[in-house]
Amino acid sequence: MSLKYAILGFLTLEPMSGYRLKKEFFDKSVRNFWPADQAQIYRTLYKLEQEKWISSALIPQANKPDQKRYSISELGQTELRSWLVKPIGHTTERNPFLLQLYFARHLSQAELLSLLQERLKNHRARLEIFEMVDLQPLAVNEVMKEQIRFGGYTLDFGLRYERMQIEWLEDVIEDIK
Amino acid sequence: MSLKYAILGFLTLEPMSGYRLKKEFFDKSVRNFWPADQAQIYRTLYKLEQEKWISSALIPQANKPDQKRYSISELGQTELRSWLVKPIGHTTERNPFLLQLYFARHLSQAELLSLLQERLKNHRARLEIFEMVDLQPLAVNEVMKEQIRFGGYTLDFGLRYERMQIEWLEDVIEDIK
DNA sequence: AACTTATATATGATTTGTCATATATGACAA
DNA sequence: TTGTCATATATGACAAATCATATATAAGTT
Repeated sequence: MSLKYAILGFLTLEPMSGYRLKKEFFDKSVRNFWPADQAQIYRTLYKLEQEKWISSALIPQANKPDQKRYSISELGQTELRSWLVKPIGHTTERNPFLLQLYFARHLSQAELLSLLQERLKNHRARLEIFEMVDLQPLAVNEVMKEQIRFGGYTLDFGLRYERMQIEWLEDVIEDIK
Repeated sequence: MSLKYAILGFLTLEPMSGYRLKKEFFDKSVRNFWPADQAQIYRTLYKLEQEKWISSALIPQANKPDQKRYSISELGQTELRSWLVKPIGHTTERNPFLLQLYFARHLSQAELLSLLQERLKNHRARLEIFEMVDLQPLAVNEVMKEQIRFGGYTLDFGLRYERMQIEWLEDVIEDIK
C-alpha cells in the first residue's frame, strides 16, 4: 500500500493535518500518479498512528476549528526509507480506453473516429496544461529545492506520456481512415 | 466497471466457460492493460447472468469436468455497444514508481541510481518481449482478422510506452549523474 | 497407491478505493 | 438571519480487486 508511504513522505517536510495533506499536497504535486480520497487519507492516518509510524497533537487555532497535527516518528522514518530502497516490481496500469479500443470492431468507422478524436483533443489539452506548469516558485528553501528536482522528473514523465499518446492516437486515426 | 464489458466483448467471439475466458483471453490478449483475477471473473459472470446480459448452459465433457458455457444475450450486446460508443473520461493511472521517485531525496545518489538502473533493465526486457509478439498467426478467420487489427493498436501503444519510459529513465539517470 | 498436472467452478477474507453524508467552527455577504 | 464558503475530522456503505483455499474429475507419472 503506497498511500501510507506517500503520507510519510509528505510528513518529512513538516508536521501537518490531514486536511492540509489533502489540499496542499495530494491535490497538487502527486495527483497525476497517486490521487487520494479524503476519507482514505483520514483512515490511513488513523492506522499509521496505531502502528506508531506517526503521532498526533491537537492544535487549537484562532478563527478555525482545532487541528490534529501529525508528525512522522523515528519508526516511520525507518519504514519510509526501507520502502524507498526496495525496487517496485512491474505493476500493470489498467487502461479502460485500450480495452474499449480492443473491442472497437463492433463500432462503425465514424463512431470509432469520433471516439479517437475526442480522446486526442483531451490529451492535447492535458499536454498544454502540463507545459504551463512552473515548479520553480515552489523552491522556497533548500529542502523544497531538492524536492522540486524530483517533482520535475515526474512532470517530465507526464509530458512525455501525453506526447506519446498524442502521436499514437494520430497514427491510429491515420491508419483507420 | 470495465471487467463486465471485457467479458461481454470476448463472448461476442463465441460462447465459452469462465476457465477458457481466463486462460485463453484475459491471460493473453488484454493482460497488459486489464488483468483479471479468476475469482473476479467467476463472480462477474454470476452477476452478468443475474442481470440477464449473458446466459449459461451446462456442457458435459468427455475426460474433463463439466463446463458452464456462457453466451452473450441480446440485452448484453446492446449494453456492450452502448459502453463502446460512450467516451471514457480521463482516468488517473496510479504509478507507485513515480511516487517512489518523488520522495527519492531521502536516498543517496548510489541507491537512487541502482533503483533507476534496475527499472531501466526491466523496461528494456519488456520492450524486447513486446517486439517479439506476432499477432498474425491468430488471424484464423475474418472476425479474428478484424480483432487483430485492434489488438495491434494496443500492442503498438505498449511498444511506444516502453520506449518512452526507457528514454525517460536514461535521461533521468544522465541528469542525476 | 500416491503424487502431480490440467480442467473446471466456487467461496471466504481482506485490502484498497470511492461516494455520500454528518458534524462543527467561524468568516463574510445578501 | 439566512446562506455560503473555507477549515477541519469522521463514518457508513459499497465497489473493485486480490489472495487463499476448497472441491471435483481424470489423465499421466513415480
